[in-house]
Amino acid sequence: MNPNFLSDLNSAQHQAVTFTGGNLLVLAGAGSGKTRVLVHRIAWLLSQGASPQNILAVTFTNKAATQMRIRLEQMLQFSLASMWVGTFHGLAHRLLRLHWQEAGLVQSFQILDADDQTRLLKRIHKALSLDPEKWPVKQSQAFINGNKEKGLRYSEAATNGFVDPVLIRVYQAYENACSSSGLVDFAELLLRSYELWQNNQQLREQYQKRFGHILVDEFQDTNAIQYAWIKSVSSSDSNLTAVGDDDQSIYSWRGADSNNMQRLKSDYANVNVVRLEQNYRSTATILKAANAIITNNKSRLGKNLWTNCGDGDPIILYAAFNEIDEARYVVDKIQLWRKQGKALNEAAILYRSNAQSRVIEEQLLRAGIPYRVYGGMRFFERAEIKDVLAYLRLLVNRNDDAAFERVINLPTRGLGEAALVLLRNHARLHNCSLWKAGETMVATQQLPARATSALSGFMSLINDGSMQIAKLTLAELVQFIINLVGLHEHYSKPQYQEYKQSRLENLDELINAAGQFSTLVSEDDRQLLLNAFLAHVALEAGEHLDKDDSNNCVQLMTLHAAKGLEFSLVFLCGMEEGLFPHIMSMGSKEELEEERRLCYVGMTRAKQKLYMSCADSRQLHGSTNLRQPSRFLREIPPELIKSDTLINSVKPALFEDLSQDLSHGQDVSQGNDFYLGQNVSHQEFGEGVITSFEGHGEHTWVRVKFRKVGSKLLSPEYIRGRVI
DNA sequence: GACAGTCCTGTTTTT
DNA sequence: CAGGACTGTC
Repeated sequence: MNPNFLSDLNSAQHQAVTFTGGNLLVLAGAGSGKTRVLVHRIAWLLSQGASPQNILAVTFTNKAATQMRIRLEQMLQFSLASMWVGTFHGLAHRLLRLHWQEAGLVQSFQILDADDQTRLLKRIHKALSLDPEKWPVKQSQAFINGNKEKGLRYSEAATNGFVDPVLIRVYQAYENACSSSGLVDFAELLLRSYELWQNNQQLREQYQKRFGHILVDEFQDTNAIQYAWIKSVSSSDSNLTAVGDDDQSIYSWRGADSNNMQRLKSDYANVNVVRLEQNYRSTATILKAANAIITNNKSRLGKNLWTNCGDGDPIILYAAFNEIDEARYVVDKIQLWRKQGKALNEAAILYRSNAQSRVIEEQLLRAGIPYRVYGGMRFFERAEIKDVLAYLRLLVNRNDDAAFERVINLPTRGLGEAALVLLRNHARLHNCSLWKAGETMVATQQLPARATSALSGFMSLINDGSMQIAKLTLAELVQFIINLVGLHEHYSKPQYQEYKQSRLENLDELINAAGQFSTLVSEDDRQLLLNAFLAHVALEAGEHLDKDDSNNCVQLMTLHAAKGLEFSLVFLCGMEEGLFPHIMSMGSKEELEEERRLCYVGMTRAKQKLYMSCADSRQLHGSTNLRQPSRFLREIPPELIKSDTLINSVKPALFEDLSQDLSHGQDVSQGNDFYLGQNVSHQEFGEGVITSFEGHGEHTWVRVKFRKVGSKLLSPEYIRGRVI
């Protein structure tokens, strides 16, 4: 290692990296070199004699964990294999695989992802005959996950305040189903491994002793169970380093509690605090604007981010006429950026919700600009992929009812709802899995003749497959299953024609992924390798397709997904009331403050140029509606903003506060672009004002309220704009 | 039992 | 607009 690796740190960073007094809380503002401090600190600890296996480094996302690994590998010469670096969920899973017996699990336990969980709960609701109107599955799901995140089992869930007994019953039934199927959901990974430590003093002490240095990234995002998990592996001799920024806490809807940062001070002895307040990322203008916004939040620890960078360009605001116009504007600016010879992957388009990406994608496609969308439907969440994975899960564990239900009739083999009802009843009666129920019912001929033969065919298919595990490589096994089951034929059926191509490609990609995975994991036991692969795909649902990461693509993602990243050029789209802040998060002060933090996170991703845009009207859920610009826009000091828009006459109040400073850009209403509230004239009907747009694209109609003849719906070609 | 067609409703962020 | 629930036909 370069002995001078500390020389490029500022004094606060240096202090954090080389701290020796026990526990440390690093308050690290956006762009203040947080990851750098963590990585350097680990390197420094190793240089001071700590062994890699003494270190536990926890991050929140897979992306951050990978990043940390890569940076460490660059700095150090030796292997990191014995160092525990990963996400909370990944590490908890690792622990449970090592101690499955003590944790009361079966060795072949599998991870239940959110989608599997929904399906399972749906079945449970049905079994309990719950009226879906009165008892939505989503509610149960939130209830169960919320309680697990607080560390509460169903027996404890009722203890604080009134809880409807129905929810407790669902929770209980769900727990039973999971444990009899050998399934563990995301929250369960943490809760179960926490309980493992709590109930097993010897094991706990073993790990406490091992992990002399515990480092936690994004500490503001920890929830109760994650906090307890960390606490339980900490001893009085451990050294905890927690890094976080309360202004970037954006996951409270998932149980995260940034108060955990303060809680440290009372739960741990002698917590030293280091503040990183120098920002190395953004221009002063961007930073000032972001600071101005976040200052409106009441509940914050408070800090003062500053920078040495120059002012840079003003933030550019564009009020589009609709979402298509907004997308076109963004694409125009990206083309300009490209013409200047700048890298496309330094440009990011950020939005509040995934649904917003489609319109932008269309415009990028039309302009021939390569792009990459993060999030949305991920690779391992695709139906055809999950189908194959369900087969693999059954090979590993016949009692996996969730997998069983998924593929019992895929491709259709005459085992529909009626047969399943019989199986489920038998399974419930005898308290066994669907597979076992099937075995019994086939043997004792308790099913109609047709179903019996279909079911025994299905079961021998699975049995045949599982004999191959030891013989084939992982990739060969996946291929084998696809062939055995006849998935190519299945997806080639006429009703799937539309997606056939991409589905078959995805199946090939899965074979590919399986092959790659085997080369990455050193596991000789094929059974364990398959287990590891299944866990891998559940925990990292698809960012693995990063093979073209070096590609020069524009990056599209939600604001949440952008946390921790930085780009030279950033677009924040859909800055509208109801969209951002989101309508579902406008109900309380707390939610609104979280939206504001999200805005802060988004803005501070930008290094040089920041564009923010909103639309006058937007098509949402099938209908077009009028929008108001986001309150966040008004919280930015006007002198930091330049408008690229002709001021909209119908909504002068929008930019009231900014108006003196808005430079009147070029008229964007030239050509066919009209805007709401525009004064127009018509040969026959006279003068009027545009009140709405209907339809979209080439088929946009304009509703005009005429002074004399009232409201009319017209094709835009018959009206003329009059610039006032 | 399978499947196609119709009606209806609910809209966020993710390990 | 899309996905899910429900209905009717083969």
